[in-house]
Amino acid sequence: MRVTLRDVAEQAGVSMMTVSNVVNGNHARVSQETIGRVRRIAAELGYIPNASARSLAARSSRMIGLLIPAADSDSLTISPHNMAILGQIERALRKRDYHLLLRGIADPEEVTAALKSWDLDGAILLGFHEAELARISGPAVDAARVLAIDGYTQGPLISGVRSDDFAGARLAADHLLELGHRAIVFTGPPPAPSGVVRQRLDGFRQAFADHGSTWDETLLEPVDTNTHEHGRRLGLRLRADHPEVTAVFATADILAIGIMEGLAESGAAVPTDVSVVGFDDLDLCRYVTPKLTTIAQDITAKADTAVELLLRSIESEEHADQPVTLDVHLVRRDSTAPPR
Amino acid sequence: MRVTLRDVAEQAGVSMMTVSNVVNGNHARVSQETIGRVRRIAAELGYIPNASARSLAARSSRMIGLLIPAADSDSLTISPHNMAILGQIERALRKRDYHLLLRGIADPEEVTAALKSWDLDGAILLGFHEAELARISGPAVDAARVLAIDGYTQGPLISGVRSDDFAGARLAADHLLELGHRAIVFTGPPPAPSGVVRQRLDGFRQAFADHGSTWDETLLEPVDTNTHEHGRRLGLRLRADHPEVTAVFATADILAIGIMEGLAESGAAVPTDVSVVGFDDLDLCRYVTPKLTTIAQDITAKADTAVELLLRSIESEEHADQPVTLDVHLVRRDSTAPPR
DNA sequence: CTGAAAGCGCTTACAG
DNA sequence: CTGAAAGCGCTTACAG
Repeated sequence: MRVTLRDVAEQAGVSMMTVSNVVNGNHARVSQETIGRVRRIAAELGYIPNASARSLAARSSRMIGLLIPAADSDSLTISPHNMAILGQIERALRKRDYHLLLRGIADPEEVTAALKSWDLDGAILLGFHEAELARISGPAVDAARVLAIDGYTQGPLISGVRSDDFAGARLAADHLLELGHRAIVFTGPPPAPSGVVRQRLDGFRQAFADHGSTWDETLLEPVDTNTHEHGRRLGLRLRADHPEVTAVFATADILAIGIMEGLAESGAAVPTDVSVVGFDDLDLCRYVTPKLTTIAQDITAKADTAVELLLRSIESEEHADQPVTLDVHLVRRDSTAPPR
Repeated sequence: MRVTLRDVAEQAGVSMMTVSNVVNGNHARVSQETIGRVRRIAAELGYIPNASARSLAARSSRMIGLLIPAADSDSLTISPHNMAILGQIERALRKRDYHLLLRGIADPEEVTAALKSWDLDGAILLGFHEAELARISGPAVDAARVLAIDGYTQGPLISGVRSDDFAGARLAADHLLELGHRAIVFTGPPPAPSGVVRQRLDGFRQAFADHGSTWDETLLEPVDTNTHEHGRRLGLRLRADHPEVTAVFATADILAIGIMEGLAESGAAVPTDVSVVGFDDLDLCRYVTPKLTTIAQDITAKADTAVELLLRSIESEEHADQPVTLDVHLVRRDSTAPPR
């Protein structure tokens, strides 16, 4: 049947504890000869440690939860950008011999439940809005074990990893201003008092200040969510609502691509009539026509840094409460040009 | 600290077993009054069952592994199509109160290790090639607990869920033949003796037979993998290598979209000079120009069926060894037209 | 309808 | 360098 620690111990003629030490690499306490013998016998018997028993006894599972919003306990909503991060996180955890529990979260309470129920060593929050993060970082959540990606929530409860959203939007606006644009729409989800969109809006305004001008606040066009369809609808009505506008900055590539489609449907040419800049640098940017100018985020760094910070916090018991901000850069493609 | 079954039992003045029965819904064995009292106290105390202890004692974890190929233990490779399935699988499992362990697999042996180590109730294999599946379905894997998506491997070891690949390719070819095309390239990963690509190639040929003609086998253009870049390279050389060709069927949308880009770069117009048909019906198909004609797979059904089959097999202990094949349909968009 | 006891497969102090 | 014992928090026969 199942091969247990006891079986290996009996075969090797040592105690279970010694086998445990060998298996877990606590070699300081075991002689070389014993290590070799135990290892050989464990391999012969096909011994595979039982993670449940380990978790129970050690009160630690070597498992990390990747928690993702799931509206009304129904469907997981993962953007292409977050999908890419997910893949990288799995890889980073696997490299370090951790396992990943993927779980959709409908209610903030489920975060605590997931942590406790599975003895999770920690959790990464991916894709939550600022307001949700604020609700999650309540007293029940152990800060040292929970990390939010793209979070700006204040307070000591959750450390975070995010791209330099302020600088990214500033780069985008600067690029358009340099090309000669002045009437530029900013579009994305409604900016909260803090959070990703707020940062980008602030960086966007800063670029105007850098150029000695001021952004016309009436050119803020909030959308419900960053989807292709919302972008398309905005693109369709853009020239009617804002005849003076010559450029658009969208907080997500998928939104920008929808806008390009809406503009095309309404008879406007990109970039001749309207320039468009996105954010993320999805592969998709190179598949559409014209290819989308955008702000590139370093997905690999985001995932790796998140995992590294979290595991360091877990393994050293010291909480790195300094959030990490990653560099971004402008990728110039074919969706931007001087206004005519 | 942690609230355990024992705490609830003491507070309620009943045995641990009774609490266990209440918590697990074995109500046949407990009086209504006791159920109510235990439930109330459990809620008051904030009792959350420990999954590790449960797994250990019950030898079942209510956890399912989602296993995905990870080349050389380095990076997870998930196609957009499989990403969408992943999200749906998580949702389906969560609805049924199962948890999901996401794990990249570099070596077939890791499948067994994952199952044993975490007492997984079962596993779903997503994104593996036929050859890999054959290696995985060795004697060590308990068939009733492992299900392969898009698998055609013979034998009783793994049951599967897939789209009707034969019919899909036949629909694609039929569509092109109806339009008047005769010289049609088939491209995708090299067809194995069995598997998804083989099915599609056979269906593709069948359409020609249906039309009383025969496909020119020299128009098979294998690519290493279904990527945009491989498609682009094929598109670039297509008209030079096959001047007579007026249409292409690709086994994946992403490949088809790359082909369209390569064709455009080489100066050919789609669909005027060359028609292109893809497979999958990714959202992406509607974002590119021209919009891609393709064969639509039902992603939700694929994920839901996979979960349902697997859980039925687990919970009833009866192995549904009849693989399930899901319907597909043609989605006509702008990348196909009659040859000129 | 309810309970006492054994046990799932590990790790953790404590001793030597 | 090695071991015996207790315990992690649950479930599973077995009894009554």
